[in-house]
Amino acid sequence: MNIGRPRKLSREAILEIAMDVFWEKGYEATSIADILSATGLHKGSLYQTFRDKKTLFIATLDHYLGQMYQLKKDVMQSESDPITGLKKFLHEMLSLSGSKGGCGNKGCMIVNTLVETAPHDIEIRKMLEQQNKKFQTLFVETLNTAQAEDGLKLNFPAEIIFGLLMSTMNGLSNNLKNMISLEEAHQLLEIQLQLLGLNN
Amino acid sequence: MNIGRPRKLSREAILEIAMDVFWEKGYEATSIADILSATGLHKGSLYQTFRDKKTLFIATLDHYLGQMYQLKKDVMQSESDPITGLKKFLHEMLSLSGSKGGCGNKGCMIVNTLVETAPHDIEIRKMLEQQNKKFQTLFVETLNTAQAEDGLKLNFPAEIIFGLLMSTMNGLSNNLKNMISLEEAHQLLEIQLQLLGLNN
DNA sequence: TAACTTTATGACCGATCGGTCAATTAGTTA
DNA sequence: TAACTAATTGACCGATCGGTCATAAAGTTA
Repeated sequence: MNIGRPRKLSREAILEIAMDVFWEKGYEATSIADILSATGLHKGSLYQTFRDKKTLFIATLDHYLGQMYQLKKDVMQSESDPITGLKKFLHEMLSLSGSKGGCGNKGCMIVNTLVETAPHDIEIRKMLEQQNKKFQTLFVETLNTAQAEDGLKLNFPAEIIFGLLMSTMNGLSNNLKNMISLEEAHQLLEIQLQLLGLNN
Repeated sequence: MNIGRPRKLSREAILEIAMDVFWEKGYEATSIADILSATGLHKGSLYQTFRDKKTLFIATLDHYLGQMYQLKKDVMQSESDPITGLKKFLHEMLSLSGSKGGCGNKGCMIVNTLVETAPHDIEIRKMLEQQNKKFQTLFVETLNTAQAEDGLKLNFPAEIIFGLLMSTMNGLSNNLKNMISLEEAHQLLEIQLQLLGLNN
C-alpha cells in the first residue's frame, strides 16, 4: 500500500497549521501565500488536497469544532458532576481563547468567524448555527436534569441562562484578544457563573 | 468664497456612506471599488479627500465613535438619574447593533473592528483602548457616586461590573449579527442588569 | 470674458490575489 | 530494473487589489 510519492504533510498536519493561521489572522486577511509559507508547501500541493481557499477554511473550522467537541467530551468525562463539567469546559475554552498569536491573543475561532465571515457566507453561518444549537441542547438538558434530579435551583429558564452565558463567553473571547488578561477573563466568568446560580 | 469646483459629496457625506460599508462588510472584505460604487465617486476624487484605505477606515471609525459619543450625551441629558441614563444608552447601543445589513444585522462597529482589525493594527487598537478607558472611567465614576450619594448597593466593585457588562454587551452585539433577535438581546441585557443589581 | 482654483474623471500602474497545469520527482509494486 | 502512481514543483494565468496622475470640467473672482 501507500502507492505513489509520499506526502510531505498529512491532511491533518496541513489543517492544523492552516487553522492556526486563519485563527489568528481571520479569513480575508489570510492569503494562500501565508499558508504556503507556514506549511512550507507549494501551491500545487495545497490545491491538490483542498479545492480552493474557502474549502480549506471550512475544513480548518471543522477541525476546530472537532477539537472543541473532543475537549468537551474529555472534560465532561473527567467530572462526575455534569454541571461542574460544563463550567470547567467553559474555563478551558477561555484558556484556549487566550492562546497567544503574533500580537495579543487569538480569541475563539468560532467567535472570530461569527463576526468576520459568517454574516456574508451562508454555508459557514449554517455550520455555526448548527453547532450552537447542538451545544444549547446539551446545555439545557444538563441544567434541566440537574434541576429535576439533583435539586438544583435556577432563577431563570435554562435557555435564558444559556443565552446569557454564551453572550458572556462570546464577549470575553473578544476582549481577551486585546483588552483584558486571561486571569481577568477567568475571574469574570466565575462571577457570571455565580450570578447565574451555577456555583454550587 | 467657496472657490473652485464644488464637490459632489462633502467629507461628512462620504464618511457616512463609507462607514456603512465598512461597518457591514469589515475592513478586509471591503474594496475601494465597493466604496466608489456606494458613493458614486471616482477613484481620484476619493483619494483626494482620504490618503489611503486605512486612513479612510480610521476616519469612518472615528465618525462612528463620534456618533456613539453624541448618543451617550443625548441619552444622559434626557434622564435625570445617571444610572437610568447609562442603562438606556446600553439599550440604544444594542438597537444600533441590530440595524440591518445585507444579510443579518451589522453588529457594533467597534466590536467588529476589535475582532477583525485591531489585533493586527496598533493604531486602531490604541484608538479602541483609549475609547474603552474613557467609557470605563465615566461608568465607574457614575456608579461610585450613585453608591456614595444615592444609596445604591453594589455587590461587586464598579470595575468588575463594568467588565462583566461590557463583555455581555460585546457578546450580544456579536450574536445579534446572526444568532439572536433584537428582542432577545434586549431581554438578555435587562436580565444581566438585574443580576448586577442595576435595576432599581 | 479671462484668469484662477478646486474637484471630477478614468486611463493607467505594479503588486498581489486565488487558482491552473504540465513536467518532475519519489516512492511502491512486479 | 521497469512500470506505475501519487505528490512536488514553479511557471503561468486573468482578475482584482490599492494607489497615481494628467486632463477635463465647474465653479468663483476680477
